Amino acid sequence: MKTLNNTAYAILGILSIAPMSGYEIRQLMQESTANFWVESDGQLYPALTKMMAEHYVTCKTEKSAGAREKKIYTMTDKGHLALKKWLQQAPNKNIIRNEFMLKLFFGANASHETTLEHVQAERYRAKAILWQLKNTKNQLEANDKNNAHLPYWLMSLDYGIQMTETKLTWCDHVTKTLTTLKRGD
Amino acid sequence: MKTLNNTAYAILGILSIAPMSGYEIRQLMQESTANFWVESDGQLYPALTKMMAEHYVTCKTEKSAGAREKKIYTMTDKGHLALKKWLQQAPNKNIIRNEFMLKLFFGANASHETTLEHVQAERYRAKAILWQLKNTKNQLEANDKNNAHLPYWLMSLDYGIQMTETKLTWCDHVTKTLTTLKRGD
DNA sequence: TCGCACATGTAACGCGTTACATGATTAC
DNA sequence: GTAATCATGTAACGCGTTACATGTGCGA
Repeated sequence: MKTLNNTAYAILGILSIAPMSGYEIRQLMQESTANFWVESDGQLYPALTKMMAEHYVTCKTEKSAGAREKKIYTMTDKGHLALKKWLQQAPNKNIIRNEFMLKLFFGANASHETTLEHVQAERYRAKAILWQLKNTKNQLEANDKNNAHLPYWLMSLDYGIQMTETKLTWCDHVTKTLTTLKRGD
Repeated sequence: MKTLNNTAYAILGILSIAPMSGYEIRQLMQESTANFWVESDGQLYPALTKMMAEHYVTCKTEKSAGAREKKIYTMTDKGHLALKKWLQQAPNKNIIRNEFMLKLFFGANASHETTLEHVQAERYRAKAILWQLKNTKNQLEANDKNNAHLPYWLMSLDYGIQMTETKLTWCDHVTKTLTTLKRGD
């Protein structure tokens, strides 16, 4: 197994913000990159072990008062170099598998009601995501004014916001179409 | 290994349009669902074998004049029922892994030029996809007027078109932001 | 005759999730 | 006391791609 896969680069990216533990890496990913990148425990912890063995990160075990032990990982120069090199490479075409879209595409085999329900659920999820993204944007703009990462974080957020708004509009449009189809039966 | 996974459902969905060979299934997926679903050879052919063994599809070997042998798969009633049941279930949350977005998010570790190049490449790809989607839409509206699948295909296409248009707008906006950042150095 | 599109398949490998396993601290 | 959160890890399983393997028919 290769050490430097996308999981490793995602971890290095997070550690470029600040040194932290595996648990904190997961938390931060869930708060920031969740809409385009997540890692599970089963990927994260073994990856950190391997990355330490190959000196992309170092590790210090910390024990604050009244808290259990934590392994704080810090990116090494070797790790930072690897991250930079990866960033320069053109991103691979990402594999998109969207089960919702697949079901919509084959919707002629189901009832209009079924498809409508799926669309409504998608709309509901989109609204929640949009709210969360806008919230994060406000917080960042208030608290991270001098953070070098800020412009990139805002660009990522705007991508999510604009995409989600478009999805909402599309959901409304599709809802109308499906309702018309239903009446036409 | 389970026979009825998402690959199987995607195949059943395609076979709900018409009976066809494995090769034709791949081709049709590349023309229609490519933007939200693809299968590779290594998934497709073994899946078809298993689906036939469990009677979700039947198979007839065909040999047209001046062409090599083809295995034409047809969905059985059992297959159609399985497809319908699957369509009724709420779609699973799909895992989105977007390497481009990940690189943008960590852009502070690279030069503005590098990120700009990635954005320009993304914009270029988006334009190509948009052109292809609009083309397909025109063709469908002209040739498949009486196809029961048409409304669902158009909804899927519109999703792609609107999302891609939003992406283009976002790319232009980000290009401006990155150019400004560059000047600010 | 050479390369491309058609056509079907297998094997190896790595990706990624889920469930399991453990145990501490904190708040109710 | 008990549930939630913090915290780290492993094992089993299925997903999915890539490379390999093979062969036909057609057009330049």
